[in-house]
Amino acid sequence: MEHAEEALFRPVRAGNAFEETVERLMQAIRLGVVAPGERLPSERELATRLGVSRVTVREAIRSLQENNYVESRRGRYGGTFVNDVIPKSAPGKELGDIHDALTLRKVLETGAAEAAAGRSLGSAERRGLRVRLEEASTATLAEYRRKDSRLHLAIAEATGSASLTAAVAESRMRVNELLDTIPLLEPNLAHSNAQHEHIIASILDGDPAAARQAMAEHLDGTASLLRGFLV
Amino acid sequence: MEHAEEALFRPVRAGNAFEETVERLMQAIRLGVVAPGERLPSERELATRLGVSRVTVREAIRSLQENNYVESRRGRYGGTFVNDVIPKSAPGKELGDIHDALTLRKVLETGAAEAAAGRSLGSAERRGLRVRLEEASTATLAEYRRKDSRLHLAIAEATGSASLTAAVAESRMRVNELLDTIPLLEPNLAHSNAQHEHIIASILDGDPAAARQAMAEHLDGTASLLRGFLV
DNA sequence: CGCCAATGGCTCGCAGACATACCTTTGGAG
DNA sequence: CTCCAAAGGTATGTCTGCGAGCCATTGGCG
Repeated sequence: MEHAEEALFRPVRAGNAFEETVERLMQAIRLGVVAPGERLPSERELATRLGVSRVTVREAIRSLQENNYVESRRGRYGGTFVNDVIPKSAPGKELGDIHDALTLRKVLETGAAEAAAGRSLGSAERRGLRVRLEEASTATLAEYRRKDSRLHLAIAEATGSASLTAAVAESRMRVNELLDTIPLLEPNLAHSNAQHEHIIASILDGDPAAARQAMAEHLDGTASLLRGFLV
Repeated sequence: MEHAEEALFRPVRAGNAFEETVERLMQAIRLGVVAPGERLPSERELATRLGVSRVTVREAIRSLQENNYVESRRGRYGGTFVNDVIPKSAPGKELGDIHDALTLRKVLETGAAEAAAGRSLGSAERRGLRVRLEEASTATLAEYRRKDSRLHLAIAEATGSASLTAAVAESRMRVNELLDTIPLLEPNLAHSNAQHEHIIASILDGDPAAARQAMAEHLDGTASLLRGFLV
């Protein structure tokens, strides 16, 4: 019953500033918001936007460098660039987390699809969705996870709710970590692309029920797969 | 387009530890998780569960005392007790936040209702839902907001997803803050109670679609009201 | 009646994070 | 060729928050 208390009296800070900052940068990289070869915002800009000191940003970046996620170059037009090869993590997840993560993901992403379909989207937003769809459909197996995340984030953005977008990003990060623990996952790209097209078409058509339905089917694939592998 | 970056590069900490702690305790009080007259967990226990030092917990409690939310008594069987009269806040919200908050709430709460209906609930969970429903249905106008929140949190708990419950709690807190800026909001209790019964019945019947639909209708009332008042 | 357990009240030193300033490197603009 | 803007690299003093310990108060139990 009173596990509402557990939710409300959970730790106020997920970790220290350094760990939180690393986590954010990792999200940006793993979700493909900053693609391999691209540059992260400058240290000073990151410090401002993340609300931490530049010292902390630098420590976080150093940690990423040591794990070969990024490289930094000095001088004007320098910066910190995302590497092509991204090492894998193998944390070993709690099994109880799976239901939690998948439940939250389904709620957020089907809700986002429905909400996006229920809005009157501007031409820029419509174009953005089509571009992301195209990117995902032409992705190689290696790129798939990242391009997929970018498409799903674009859908969340199309709701116009920043906090919903943030929640989707965090949720995807959690699920991706779970997926990373399954080494031999080869998604059926053709099938997934067809589902993506269906989702985006429903959103662009302004059909919320269809968008929700399509997203639910899309998510169920990885969900049952994860449940099967990890339970 | 790239406001996925805005989501990912948002500040890593919402505020300092003190402010976050105050916020949490306020949530627990305003959402009725700890009712007037009841005792908060001890300072030592709060410090452990919130992941902050006892000094910080004490500063937060002192702040609540000064604003007359709680009173502390020393000695064994002492503690910090929630006051009956709870002062109002008048922060003055950003208008742009409304869409954001309402979009997220709808996604989370309709999704939670659907997910709860899709689970096989234990007898304890089913009883808990009925108890909360009964409490809400017999609430006076003064108690309504709190009892309503407890019922909605119970629905989120019934999904078995702790992070979904936490997200719903935070979302409700945001929306309640918005509702607080409308002084003369008198909810139609009879109407709301009927909707609650419909939602809970659908969940207990194991009808996800009906539960979602009922929750959506329930939320639309306050949503349109808020949009009307604050836009 | 006295003990004592559990609570809130208080203090002090340490570690982490911060703000700020300055240095070094780099490549384009003039 | 020189200058300089913009980026990463470094150093320092301050302050917040934490941990740990102790004190003060209270009310039930023996």
